[in-house]
Amino acid sequence: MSNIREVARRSGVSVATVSRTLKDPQVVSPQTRARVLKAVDEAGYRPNLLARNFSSGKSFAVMVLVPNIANPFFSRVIRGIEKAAQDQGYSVLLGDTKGQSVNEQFYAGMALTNQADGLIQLDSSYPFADKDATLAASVPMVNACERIAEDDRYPVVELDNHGAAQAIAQHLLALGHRRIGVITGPVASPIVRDRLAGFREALEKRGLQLGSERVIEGEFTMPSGQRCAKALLSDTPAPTAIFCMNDEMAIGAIHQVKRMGMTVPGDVSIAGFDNIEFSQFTDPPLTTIDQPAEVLGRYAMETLRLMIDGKPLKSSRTILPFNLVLRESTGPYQDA
Amino acid sequence: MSNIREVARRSGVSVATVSRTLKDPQVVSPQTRARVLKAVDEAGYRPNLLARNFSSGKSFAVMVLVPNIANPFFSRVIRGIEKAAQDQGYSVLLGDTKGQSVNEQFYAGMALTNQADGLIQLDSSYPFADKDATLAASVPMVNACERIAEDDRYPVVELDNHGAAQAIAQHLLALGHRRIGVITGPVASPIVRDRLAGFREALEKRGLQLGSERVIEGEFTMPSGQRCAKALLSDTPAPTAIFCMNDEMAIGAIHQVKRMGMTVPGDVSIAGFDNIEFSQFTDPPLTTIDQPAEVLGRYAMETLRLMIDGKPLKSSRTILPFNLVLRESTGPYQDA
DNA sequence: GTGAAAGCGCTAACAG
DNA sequence: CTGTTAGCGCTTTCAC
Repeated sequence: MSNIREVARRSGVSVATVSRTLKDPQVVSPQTRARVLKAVDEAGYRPNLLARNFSSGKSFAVMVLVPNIANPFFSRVIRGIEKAAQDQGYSVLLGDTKGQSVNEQFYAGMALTNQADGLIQLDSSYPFADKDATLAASVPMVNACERIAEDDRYPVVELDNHGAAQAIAQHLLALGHRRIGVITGPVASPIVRDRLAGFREALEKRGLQLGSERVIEGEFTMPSGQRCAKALLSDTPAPTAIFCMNDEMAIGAIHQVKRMGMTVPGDVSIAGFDNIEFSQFTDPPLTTIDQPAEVLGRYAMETLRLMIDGKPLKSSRTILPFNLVLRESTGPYQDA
Repeated sequence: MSNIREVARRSGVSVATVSRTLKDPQVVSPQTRARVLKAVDEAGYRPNLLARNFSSGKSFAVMVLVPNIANPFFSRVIRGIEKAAQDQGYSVLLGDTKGQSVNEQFYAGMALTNQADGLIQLDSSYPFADKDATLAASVPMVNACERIAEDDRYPVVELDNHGAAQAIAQHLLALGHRRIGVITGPVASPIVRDRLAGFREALEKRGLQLGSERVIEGEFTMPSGQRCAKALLSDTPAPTAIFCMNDEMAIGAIHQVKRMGMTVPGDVSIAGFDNIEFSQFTDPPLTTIDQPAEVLGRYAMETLRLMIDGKPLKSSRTILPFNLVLRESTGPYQDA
């Protein structure tokens, strides 16, 4: 592995000049520049970025804490983060936490040992260990797609969850549905509460109550969607529409409806959230909320970059618009 | 940010002793150890791993090149990689290449600047730029789930693709199917060719030919599966079974069969490959090949680690067994 | 068992 | 425009 000294030797200049040639070429004379670049080429020299980063005190890496990398929605967010990171000369460290705080603490801790310059948290928990809290206070972090519960110290990039849930509710109401069930995500999550509030509000505007027997907590997984749908549909009278707070649960719910010998949307309308690619290929295709996932990721990364560089943020809360995607899993209320 | 000197000062020892206490505690006296650890605690000291890594000349990070992070099969592989990496004190840098060589070269290049100690390539292309080839020769790399075409310099961790495709063929043959179509992945991929060869071989053992009009090249995506199924089913006589080389394409194919007013498996049997979680929730649930994705990832990381440490490999080729998962998307041949 | 000191490869004052 | 030099924080001989 050749180093900067070797290049300096080969081109007969000092290491400082080599360094300058590489990072600020126009400050050295054309002749020197040519000579250095030639030597770089001949030596097969690549700067050791480990050394450069160490020298600058920064890793130029960000850690992304993702609760479940197998969730295609998060994949898209990560794509957005990665693209933005690449544009800014940063690399992306992946921390798949599976929602467990032991993993969060492990990965978040990497920012305390200078392995990452900042964190993007895609879950709703404070990722550091309590004992690290004071040290962690100086670590740049942004929350994306979620909000850390009861903690407004960190900037947030999120969807208009409240409005999106309202839109779903209005859509189902317009179709004539009155008995509507909801499969939420973990209620510890602020965005789950946002969505529930928006949904409830829309119903109440029409004079309808969302009874607690119609709200059931899932885990954002297909099996949990199936299980929750089963529970909701066992009630009498059963709901004629179910809003699921992500597409995976909606897929599980559709599966369950069919298993019970009913049809979607004939007997039960199902709506999802996220617009993952699979939602176009379910049978029937899923009515859902499209989230601008890549954009969420990009904004998160750009915001984090500002924090890392100590620049002021325009806003500590960025709320992106949703898009209601109407497909065939929702249909008019049918008199039983 | 406190450093090792600060801890040395606080505990009245030299920096060398602090360093030793942290990485090899039993070599310092108990009293000193206690004093140092106390000072570490009081100073809120965390070793700067950027410095440690620089000093040791290693990044303790591996770069994972993944063609499509939105593919849930790769998510599972990455999970396996990450878990193994964590166990070994390594971190995982993510490089979502989208199958484009410009991205591969960018991310692979990070190993040339000491930002990663090694590479795991999940695609079938040689990821370095041609001009970097000589430098790259010394970069540890392992191929997982795929093989770099015409390049046996790198160890491979893969499935028994040949056998798996044979098993699918035998299953379809046993159900009475004789006109069978295949939707492949990109034919540049060696594993696609392995699967095709295995499939063809199984047919030929029964005296059947796999005509080229029954083989069509997809892109491992749902839309391509749909498109290819449409093409295959427009032929007369149409195939009564289709083997898709991944689950996404199978999902697209099922979608298309239904669109054409036919049923699965009544009119057409569909089989997939990978056993992604969604394949349990399709309608009907998908017959497919289960790949031990996490294990593939773990082995890849463990193999890479051996290479990084300059240790000998037991084998340059690890082939893992598949598992045929029978569900309801395949059924007996029905006379038309 | 502990300390002094060199050095990892690069950057960035500071001189010239 | 270019060279000298002092670090960045840690590890690691080498002495004692």
